[in-house]
Amino acid sequence: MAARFDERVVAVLMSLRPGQVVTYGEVAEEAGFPGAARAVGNLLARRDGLPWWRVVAASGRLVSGHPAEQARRLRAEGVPVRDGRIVWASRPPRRRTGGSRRRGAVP
DNA sequence: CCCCTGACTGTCG
DNA sequence: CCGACAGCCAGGG
Repeated sequence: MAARFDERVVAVLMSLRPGQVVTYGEVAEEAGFPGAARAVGNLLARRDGLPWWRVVAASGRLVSGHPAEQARRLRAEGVPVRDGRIVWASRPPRRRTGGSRRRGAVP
């Protein structure tokens, strides 16, 4: 599924339009690999020629690589950015992923 | 098959 | 808000 994964992810990224921002988890889920947000980030880091600036963290935080560059590009596309965070035009940051950690219980 | 890494995510303190 | 812990996933050695 090696090629499958990156192919799917690339397809999802290509389907994005200017000004559209998604999270790693969304891309992974859309690609058919829920929970693979990490792998998505890794792919974006290794592959180039992809709209990496349209992908942000679930918390709205920009990438750790070049936040200034990403913010600049997003602003150029009409996406408001506030202090290193993206202002969701209309998107509930409600995503369930990763956080499968059990709460205050202890065995 | 085992172990480690990473542009992730959510909860607890 | 921030740091530590804990899961999950794909890839590479």
